[in-house]
Amino acid sequence: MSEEKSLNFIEEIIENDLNSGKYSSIITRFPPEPNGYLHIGHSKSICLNFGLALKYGGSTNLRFDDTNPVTEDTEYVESIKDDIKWLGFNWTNEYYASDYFDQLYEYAVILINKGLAYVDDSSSEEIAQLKGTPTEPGKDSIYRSRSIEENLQLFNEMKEGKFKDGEKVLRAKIDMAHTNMLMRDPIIYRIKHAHHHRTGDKWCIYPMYDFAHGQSDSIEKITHSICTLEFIPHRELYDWLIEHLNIFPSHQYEFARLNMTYTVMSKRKLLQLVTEGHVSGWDDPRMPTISGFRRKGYTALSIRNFCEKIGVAKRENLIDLSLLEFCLREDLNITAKRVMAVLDPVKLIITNYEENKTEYLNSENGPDESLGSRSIPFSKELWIEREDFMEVPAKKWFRLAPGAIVRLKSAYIVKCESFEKDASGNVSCIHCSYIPESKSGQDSSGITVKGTIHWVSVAHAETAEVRLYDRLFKVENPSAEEGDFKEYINPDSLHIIEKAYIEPSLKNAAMEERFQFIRKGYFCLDKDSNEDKLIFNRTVTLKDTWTKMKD
RNA sequence: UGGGUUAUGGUGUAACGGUAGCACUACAGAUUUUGAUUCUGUCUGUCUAGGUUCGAAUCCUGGUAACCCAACCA
Repeated sequence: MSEEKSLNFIEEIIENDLNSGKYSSIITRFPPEPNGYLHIGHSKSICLNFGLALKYGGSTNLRFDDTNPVTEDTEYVESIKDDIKWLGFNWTNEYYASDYFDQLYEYAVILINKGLAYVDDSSSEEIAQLKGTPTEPGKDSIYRSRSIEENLQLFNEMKEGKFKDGEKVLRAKIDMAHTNMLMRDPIIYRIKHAHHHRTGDKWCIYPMYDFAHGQSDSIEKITHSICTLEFIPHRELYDWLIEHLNIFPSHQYEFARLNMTYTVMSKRKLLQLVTEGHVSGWDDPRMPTISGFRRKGYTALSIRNFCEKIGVAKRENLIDLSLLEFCLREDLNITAKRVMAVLDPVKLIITNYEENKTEYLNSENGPDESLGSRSIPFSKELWIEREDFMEVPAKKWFRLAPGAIVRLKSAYIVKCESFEKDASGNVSCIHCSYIPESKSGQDSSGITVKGTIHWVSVAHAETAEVRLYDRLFKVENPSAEEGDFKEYINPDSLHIIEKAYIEPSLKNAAMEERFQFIRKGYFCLDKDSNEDKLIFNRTVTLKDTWTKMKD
């Protein structure tokens, strides 16, 4: 018997609804507002909504919640669709709240006719004033008692553009003393003489979120409308509107949004990072956006697995970035092609190796045989990593040092005979002798070494720019710190290596390929690359127990 | 000082009155032509005080803490 995976609370609700016959199938929706790029937090919602429909044989709509024309744009619509597809999900229908503007207007008229909505001429300050506070009840507006006829006429005039922005609003007539602030006669329509990215200039009044979302769910017959915790207080209004409009009863359920260490997740903050130039754009590889992770080299599978592992519950959480990185490495480890690249080079000369000779050595592309193998040029002069040589070796040092032996990956065992330093005291060249019988794959030397290092032949090396990324913030939870979150930006989150030496096979790297630069981490080509210049992003480092040991 | 939501190892998440489990992290060891991977093991937990019960993370009562709600944002 396989172990039964426990259900999260939403799955339990759905199974109950299905078993009780309340629904025969489910419909979910993913409802982004097109006013920014999707981030890793959205991927939790996407995986949940699409995943549920997949699991229970239902369908999922993509619905853009585009009720505020001043913040929204088609650029965002396109990026959102692109990111969802990249994540691996397909929506059943593509809808827009703006598709329902006519219907929503009719709903508002119904409410007015029932005496459940009125036009208020108060300013926003006055409305706020009369709203009261969480501990004090609000007071009725003097416009609250307008007749149905007058409300009908005024609302129509609002639609006709007779008034300026802010002059009037339409409010639901509920209860100004309600303990839930959202039920104190919420505004449901406001005037905005603004161009909408889809409806153009057809409308100058736009429904508020609360008057659009639930009804849109209802129109689409969404069975389970899943959103984040901060919408809990809205549920009462959501249900109130559905009840008084007497429309299909969609139900709202709330789960805790994803928070992750060393980053921020609010669109407002992410927008700030972009507009103030702290990052190069929404898809900067340091951003927690889906496009940022994607550009950095993350795989869709790793993000989906991550969303699966973090679970769904109602309590506030702060997930360790290391769990995401674990999911990433788990995937990349089996799919990434192993190659060699030297990021911080120092020259190694094999004193007893023939001048001008080139040997082509076979090297496996990865631990899994299906990845195949390739041949790599080897010659007398090689680039190796500067950090792989220590003039005075540390305790338990496995790598190169005066007199020490080490294997050159897929090649020979070498012994360090001497080294040179330049005028400023830096090691400039290392002289080694090699052991011809130790050739990789046909080693008859009988020598065992503790360390294996990577290398690139000087004469055959190609060059590339390599971009190394570190966490964007210095602290685990920048939003919870004192003062402005931007004070906690990590000043060293980007390190550019102008000229790294890479093995020649990398010259043919493709955009979608993933590589492991042996011992250095996982890398992929950046979109800034061109034929003359290769640029690699470090997706994530390898786990490194050695540097930890030293501390 | 109102209403709502939530409290399980360092971090997440299970256990639905009957052995507190799983994953990540951390640490230790084995293997390794990547100090990676893989494998083995270890550490750490039911917010608190009472109560009900043969038995409580779970039920009851009282505290405490965190988060959300007073945009013509979503």
